Order: sequence, then structure tokens, then C-alpha cells
Amino acid sequence: MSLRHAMLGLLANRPASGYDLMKRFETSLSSVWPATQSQVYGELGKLTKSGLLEVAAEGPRGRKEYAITEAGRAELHHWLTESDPPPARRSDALLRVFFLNHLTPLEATAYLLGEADRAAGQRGALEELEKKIDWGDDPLSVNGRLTLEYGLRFTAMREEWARWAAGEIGATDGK
Amino acid sequence: MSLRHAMLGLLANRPASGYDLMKRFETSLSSVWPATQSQVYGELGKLTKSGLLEVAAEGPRGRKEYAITEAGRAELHHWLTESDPPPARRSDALLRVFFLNHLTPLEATAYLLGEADRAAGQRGALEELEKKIDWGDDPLSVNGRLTLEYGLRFTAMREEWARWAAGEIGATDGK
DNA sequence: GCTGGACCTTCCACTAGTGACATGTCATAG
DNA sequence: CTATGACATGTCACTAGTGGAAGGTCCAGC
Repeated sequence: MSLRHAMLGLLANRPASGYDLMKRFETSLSSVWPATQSQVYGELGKLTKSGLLEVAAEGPRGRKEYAITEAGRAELHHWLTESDPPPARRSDALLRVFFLNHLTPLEATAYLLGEADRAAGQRGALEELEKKIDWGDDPLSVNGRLTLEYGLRFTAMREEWARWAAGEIGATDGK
Repeated sequence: MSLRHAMLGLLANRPASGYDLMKRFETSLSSVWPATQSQVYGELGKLTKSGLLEVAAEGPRGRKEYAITEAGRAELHHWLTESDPPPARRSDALLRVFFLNHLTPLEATAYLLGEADRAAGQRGALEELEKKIDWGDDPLSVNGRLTLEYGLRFTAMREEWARWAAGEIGATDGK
């Protein structure tokens, strides 16, 4: 149910239309919490009905600008401070590792080295991103830096692990 | 759609009933790919209908023992070797970091240190597990060791990152 | 003037996943 | 003999997420 909170968080910065929100989901949030149009517009309706959002203004082209209400802010704050994030589950990549014994050592090694490459590729993309963005001294962007750093560390860890794991399989093979 | 592959992978080791599979999902796979009963039994039916599984035997209490077919093995192999795992997305924990600016520095720091503690706790649990399990020299358990090591590295990385991030916020605060 | 692209919303059919309930069988300990 | 707990399956109502179709408005440039 975090979609609602993502939307509340976005709208807590400034009011926006569904269209605006979609763009934010596609850019900054896409890697952490993707959402489709149908979901966003649907949730916008639900959140308004339950009083966490309100239609602050109507613009051209039927544009409706949504703003967070006091109740919405309270809910956001509650989510951020009183509830523990559920541990991330479901990793397709890791699931495959469980079944590597159904492959030959050669195939298994190929998979793991492929994983290492994918992780390295993602890391490269993040480094590009880091160079391109001029953070300036916008205090709001601290969060962006934190998440970017997380991505950097995470991809590095995955690459190292995958290379190590590939080595392990080779070693077992040799026994 | 990885549930089907998880089930194929499990059944590639040895035939099992839905009940057996559930136990495996609850124990070894719970952290990587959780599944509910309704999902497992439903998928069992679908996989049988599409010829990837077959009912190998019927036992007492209406027990049906499912076995993987040749087509099933082929599908499993294809999944493991020809398709890239979709990058893991959706981290509730990371989503919150995006919105830390809606909290006071004190609250934000508390959140990050809480994350560090949660990661450390998970790491502790994994270390316990590692000690308790006697891997013996079962070559099948290599995969188990690999995933466990992943968990160890992942939780360590998360703890370090969270502590670092908490420090960053403190530092920004001091400016 | 008209066309293409950005803007903007709504709706629908679908799959995946959750949680709970209903139902029944078999083995064994007391 | 009976109660309990492990074994075993099936079904239903629900929420979350995916993917795409459809329809309409405003603006800028040719």
C-alpha cells in the first residue's frame, strides 16, 4: 500500500496534477516505486474521497490540481515515523541462484558473471547520473544523494558477490 | 511470473505434493519468493494443464504428487539461461528516504538508525542460521551457501549505508 | 489554417498476490 | 474410542499492479 504514501510524499512538496505525478514517477521514483497511469489516477480518486487530498484548483484541459490536506500530512508523517518498512522480498535474480544446481557449472558461472555485469552496468549508469546532476545546495536534494549512494553501494555489493559466487562454483567444481 | 519457475525448480529436485511445496516456500524460499497456498495450488493446476507438470501418483488423503515433465525441465532451463532477471524494484524502505525532508533532522536520523538496526538484526539472524546448519558436503547446498552469503553482504551493506546516511543528515544539519 | 506534440483524464480487461474459510483424512497418544 | 494435530486440497473475495485503448484540449510553428 505504499503507492498512496509515495503520492502523499510527492504532493507534500507541492500540488500537482495526475499528469505531473506520472512524470515524477517515471523519472525520480521509477527505480524505487514504479506506478502506472491507471494506478495513479485511481489512487488520486480514493485519496480525495478519504480526505487525504483535495482538488485545489482546476485548470485548462480538465486539469485537476491535487493538494495534500492536513489529514494527508498527518498520514504521511505517521507512515514515516510510526511504521516499519516491510523487508524487501522477492528477488527473481536470487531465486535463480537457488536453482543453479540444475545447470552445468559452466552455465551457472555464466549466469553469475552475467549478474556481475548487469550490476556493473547499473552502477555505471548511476555514476553517469551523479556526474550529470548539479545538486547545487538545494537542501531538499539531500535525499536524492542518499538514495543515489545506496544504489552505488548496492550495485557494487552485487557485483562483488556475483564474482565471488562464480569463483565458489568453480572451486566446488574442481574438488 | 516467477512463481511458476520457483515451483518448477523445486519439483526438478524431486516430486512433491502441494502441501510439500508450501512447506518449502515457507522455509527456504520465504525470503526470496513468498507464496500463499491459494497461489501454489492454483499454479499447480495451470502448470499441469499446460503440460509442464504431471500428476505422478495419488496418495492417501487425496494427496497428488506432482512431477516435472520434460517440457517443464526445458522451460526451467530456458528461464535460467536465456532470460535476464528483471531488476528488483520497489523498496518501501528506500521510498521513505525520498521523503525524509518532510521530517525534522532528528526524526530522519531516528529512521535511518532504525534501518541500521533492522539490517543488523537480520544479519544476526542469518549468522545464527549459518551456525545452526550443518551443510555437510551435500553438493546441492552450494546454492544455499551462496544465497546466505548474499544476505550477509546485503544486510551489512544496508547497515553501513544507513549509519553513513544518518551521519550525512547530521552534517547537513550542522551547516 | 492546420497539424503535431505536449497536456490531461477516464475506463477496462487482465494477471499476481493476500488472507481467510471450508472440508475432509489419517495416525497416534491417552 | 476419541481427541488432537499433521496432512491435504479447494475456493472465494479482495487488493495491487500491468497494459493499453479511447477521447479530448491547448499551443506553437509552418
